[in-house]
Amino acid sequence: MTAPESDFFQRVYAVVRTIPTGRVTSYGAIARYLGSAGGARTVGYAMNAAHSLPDVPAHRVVNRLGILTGKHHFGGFTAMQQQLEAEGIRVEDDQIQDFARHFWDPVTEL
DNA sequence: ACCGTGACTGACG
DNA sequence: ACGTCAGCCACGG
Repeated sequence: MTAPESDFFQRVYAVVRTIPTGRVTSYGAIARYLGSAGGARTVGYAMNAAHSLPDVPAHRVVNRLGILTGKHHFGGFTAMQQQLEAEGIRVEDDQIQDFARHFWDPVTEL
């Protein structure tokens, strides 16, 4: 409504916050859910600002290949991987194993 | 108001 | 099969 500063970002946070534990999704899936299929990059940009939101599990958001592309932005080089492994997701070589099995599509699930 | 940047994705060679 | 190129949207300066 009124002056929804970066309303797009807020919607991204809302979706990421809805990701169930032990599940992961891709930027493109969120972007598509928001109506901006080509705005996948923008979703990642939003995650960059999500660092201020403790309720936004950014570690559950990876690229469409299941690679922890944003691990460098997470504050550490292994924090994101450990966080995922802590939820039961196996990560190897910065890539999520059985990604398709852990994949959570907001358009389909939401 | 314009330009540059970025945690992406899909297509081409 | 792998590597490279271009396109896309939104925010910040």
